[in-house]
Amino acid sequence: MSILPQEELVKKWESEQASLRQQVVEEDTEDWQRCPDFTGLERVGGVDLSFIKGDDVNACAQLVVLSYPDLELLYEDSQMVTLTAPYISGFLAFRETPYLLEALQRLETTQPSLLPQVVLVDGNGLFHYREFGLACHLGVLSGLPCIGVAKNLLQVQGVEKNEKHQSQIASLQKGGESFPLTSDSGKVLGKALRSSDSSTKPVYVSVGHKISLDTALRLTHSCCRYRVPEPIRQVHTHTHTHTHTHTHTQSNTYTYSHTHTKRATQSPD
DNA sequence: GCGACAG
DNA sequence: ATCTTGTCGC
Repeated sequence: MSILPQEELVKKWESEQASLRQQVVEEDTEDWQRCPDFTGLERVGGVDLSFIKGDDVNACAQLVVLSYPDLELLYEDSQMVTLTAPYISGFLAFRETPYLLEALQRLETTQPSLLPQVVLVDGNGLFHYREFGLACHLGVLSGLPCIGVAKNLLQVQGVEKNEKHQSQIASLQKGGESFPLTSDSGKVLGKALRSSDSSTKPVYVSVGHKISLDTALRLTHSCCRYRVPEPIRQVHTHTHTHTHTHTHTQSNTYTYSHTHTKRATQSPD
């Protein structure tokens, strides 16, 4: 095994991003995406990795699938993993994607009928230095429609967190209102969305894969009960439980009946 | 040296 | 990402 210096690693990752970037589909590809009320959409996924305070190597990889439009938990999977790649801004996908993919593949193998029709990803999609953030990366590698939802603004391609930006935020009067994040070359890379009436701080939505920005924005808003859309919010919620109650080697998957009764489909001891 | 830095 | 209880307000 050879360990590359970070500079070489970044070069290698940049070229890999440039290659995969060509496979991103920035338009709607599914029938439900064309419907005003998303008729045909029944399952929305959320993915995330979470950590414990002093440990940035061991993490909990989480996948949840919620019903749509009720946003009730249908499935969850948590798996303790050991990360290999460092976190470098702009290259988050190389750190997280392998484990998020594994979770999706476990679901595809065991309960393919529960696969999400779209995945909300904690991070950016096209709103990225090279227009290929985590949501694009996961989308291309999984083939699933993905939406990037970031909680903090990444200052890229001329988009700045300056007074103009702050005043645009202040101009958002109610949930669902948004303004574009435009690069200095004139492309709309994403939108800042006021996700609910009660939250002032927007979330930053961008295309991941196989969905248009307008559709991504509409769907994200329709998944918001609070500031953070439910698929991502619930992934966080369930992650904390498992991170502290299970051994660092198990995978735990649960399927939920329609009467909210939880039953284990797999519980390795 | 200073600021930026998704998660 | 994580550090974290109380607190102010509807």
